Amino acid sequence: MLPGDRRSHGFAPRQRLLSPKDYQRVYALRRRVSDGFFSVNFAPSPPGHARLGLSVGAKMVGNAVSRNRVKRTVRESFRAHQHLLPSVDLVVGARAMARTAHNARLRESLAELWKKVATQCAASPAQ
RNA sequence: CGAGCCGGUUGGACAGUCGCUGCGCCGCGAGGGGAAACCCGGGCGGCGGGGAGGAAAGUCCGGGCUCCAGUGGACAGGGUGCCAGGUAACGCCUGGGGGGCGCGAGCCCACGGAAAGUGCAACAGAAAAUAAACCGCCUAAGCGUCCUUCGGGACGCCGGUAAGGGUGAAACGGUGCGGUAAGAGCGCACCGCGUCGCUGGCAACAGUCGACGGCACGGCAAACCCCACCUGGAGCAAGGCCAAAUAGGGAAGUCGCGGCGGAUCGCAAGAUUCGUCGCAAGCGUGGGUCCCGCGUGCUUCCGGGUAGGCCGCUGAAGGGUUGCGGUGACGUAACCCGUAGAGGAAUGGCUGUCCUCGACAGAACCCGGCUUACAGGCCGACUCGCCCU
Repeated sequence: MLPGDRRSHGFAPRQRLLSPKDYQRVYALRRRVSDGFFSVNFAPSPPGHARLGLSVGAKMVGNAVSRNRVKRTVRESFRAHQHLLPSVDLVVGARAMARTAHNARLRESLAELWKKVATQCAASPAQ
């Protein structure tokens, strides 16, 4: 079973970025799309399917309840859109505006960002 | 009914749908073990049931647990500080005492020692602690100046005085009477205070009690300090187990390894040997040979240990009901329930319906407290005021 079809709406541990090395690898490529709520760094994924990492700091987003809310929203959106994404590792960083925005607004923002990532990867010979 | 006060409790509901997680059961199954039967089984799928808080928070105390240290103690350092009880323990809780606030229900208080010593007190004020004379009051013996109706008078110095004024957070008991030059516990009465006794109380402490003392002993100990009691250190990234790859350590074995070609033996696989090429690290007494030692390479094993994995990890000094003991905290017996265990970190997203439109806020080894944050809702006890009966 490929993670891309049957489990296209799940979110398993293999779809998470786990180690600091992975994060550094993604940041090192310096490919990024962003808006006022999030910045998304991305890099080709060695395992061959999309993976997600989160960077939600207390400095930007506030207390634990607020950080949990943002992280859950990002994961949920990734889960729903992963079938549209190429094989990339993504690191989503939350910005200060995300703290006060409604979930619906965050979801709109993330959907746009996923599209940008997909089109940039399709256009890029590096992928 | 209004106002208040104390305690407890709750912390949107329901449905559909898509996810996450660990548990149980079932199925598939990479692979592993075994002679076999069969067993184990990463992972994947399905079903079922569980899945944040009263503060999960601050990390301020107390304990459990773990490792380290430690004969016993003493000191230092730290903590606590009215008394008694509760508790595993506490800086917590309960009851009591004392002081303060409130009409009251109630609330608040680091509440041991200032006659062991050292020290501090801004500004103001004369003076801030072996008291003190700024204004004032008194005095006229002495000295000085002035006035004089020659009797004396006024002022200053000297002297007496803490009753009055003024300053201050605080000024060395209060009121009254006597007393005095004016005053003063100087004397007296009452109040207050201290010491001793008696009585009540386990005690803190209290007393309409008695005797003695004219009254001394101002404040600050969240200043040093003294006294009494408590106290080893670090923390789940504690700590324990399994354990790759690479490098390094130890032990044993081996001294060349590989390619090509030839010869001998053999049915063959292959073995022995010679030549040559490539790689290699050889050294010890000048050379050769043998032995030995060191070293290199290779093989096997061992221990430490990294990544990684597993355990610790949730049954808790657990909760509820009832009975009994206790003023109470709490204890105890029976019965019932047994309640998240993640690990870059789950406990959620979306849609719809409803209402009183939803606060503060997210477990990270576990408990007991304290403190702080918080929209509201509900229950109970009590107090004050008004009205009705």
